[in-house]
Amino acid sequence: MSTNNKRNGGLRERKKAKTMANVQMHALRLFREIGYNATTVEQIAEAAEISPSTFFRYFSTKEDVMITDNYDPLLIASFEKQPPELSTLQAVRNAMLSGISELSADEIKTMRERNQLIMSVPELRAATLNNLTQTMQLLTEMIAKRTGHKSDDLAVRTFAGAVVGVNISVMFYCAENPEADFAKMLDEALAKLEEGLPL
Amino acid sequence: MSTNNKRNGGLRERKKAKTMANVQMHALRLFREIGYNATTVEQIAEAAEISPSTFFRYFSTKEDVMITDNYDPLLIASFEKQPPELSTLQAVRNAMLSGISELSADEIKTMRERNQLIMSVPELRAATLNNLTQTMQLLTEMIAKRTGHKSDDLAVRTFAGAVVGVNISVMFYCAENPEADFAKMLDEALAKLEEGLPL
DNA sequence: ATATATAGTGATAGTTTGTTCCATTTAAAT
DNA sequence: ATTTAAATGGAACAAACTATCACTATATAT
Repeated sequence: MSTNNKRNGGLRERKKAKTMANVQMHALRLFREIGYNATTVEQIAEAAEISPSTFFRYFSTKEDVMITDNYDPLLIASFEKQPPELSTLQAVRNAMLSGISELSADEIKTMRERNQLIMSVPELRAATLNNLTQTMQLLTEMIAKRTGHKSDDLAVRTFAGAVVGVNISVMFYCAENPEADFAKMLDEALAKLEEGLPL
Repeated sequence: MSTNNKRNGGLRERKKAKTMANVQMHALRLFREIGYNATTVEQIAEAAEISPSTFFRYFSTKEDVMITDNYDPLLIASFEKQPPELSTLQAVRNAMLSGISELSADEIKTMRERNQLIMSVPELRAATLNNLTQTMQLLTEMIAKRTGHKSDDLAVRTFAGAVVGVNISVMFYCAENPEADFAKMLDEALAKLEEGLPL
């Protein structure tokens, strides 16, 4: 490698990231304007000034353009920083919330719009839920490691399942109540889980 | 209406039910033999001796042929029969398990095969999880009714989310451990939830 | 028993998503 | 500057759906 670009900030990488974000932006706009199903990939590609084939190089399906994000690595990183004296659930709670607290007001607004769209379109909802199973498996491994259990221990699995389930219910809640603050609701819901689901 | 057929046991209804079961059977077989994605709707239709258009009259998507079931009404019926002195979670637990306990050994075997296929094919998994959100909403209403809360109460939502999440984790567990008994695992997992997720 | 209405079926053609292959352009490394 | 590797666009394609229409089988009424 010569003087300037090596691995990360190379021109190619930057251009790719920019193109991807651009495509996602146009997709979100079109989905809102004319509906998810009514929007064709061709239209998205045209709006983003790329070819349909290039669209599919960035996103393997039409759904992916709304689903793709990278919270999992952040979640792991944050979880591993949690002090060992916290309960497991406290650690998970802090980890999940710290990712959100770093977002700007603008990003939060986009996230809310995205969440509403996702929860109202069956295809997107299904893809997102499917994605959450990966998060669940990650959580499982993280918890197993922290507590010294095996990752195929039913107790660990159950724990991770409950946390992800609560997360899903909060996503629904916030989609129905647009004024609700996602982070706050998630915090309250996980607190209830810790209290043993009082009713 | 004349002498014989009225609403339920009419020839039409029976024929439809028979056709539907037949299509599902052939679909499951083909999916196992040559894989989900490699199997076309045309092949399923041919095997079941119907036309592709008829396939889509019975199942609105290819996924549906594996997903369609009717546990929700059974779940409701069973839940409403649970005595009021039980805790809410106990009532849910009994309701979920009673549906399974009525199955024959053969049906359980088919259910296990179906579960393994579903959990291993992303499309089917996504569709199933999406379906579970309906169950979650049903659970929410059932629990709200039983406990006298509103159905948009966060505590109720959280409860339902946790139960469904645990259900999902058990589905994964059983897909990975084919020898595991689904009913038993679900029972144990819900017990752990009731104990406050000990680790 | 027969006629009429209704519901299920199959055939066809069309749209859209998503894949594959190849030629062309563009960035990176020496 | 030249070579090497990656990204792109275009075109042709398979399969999942959709819509429509004519045809058949079933149910209902007289």
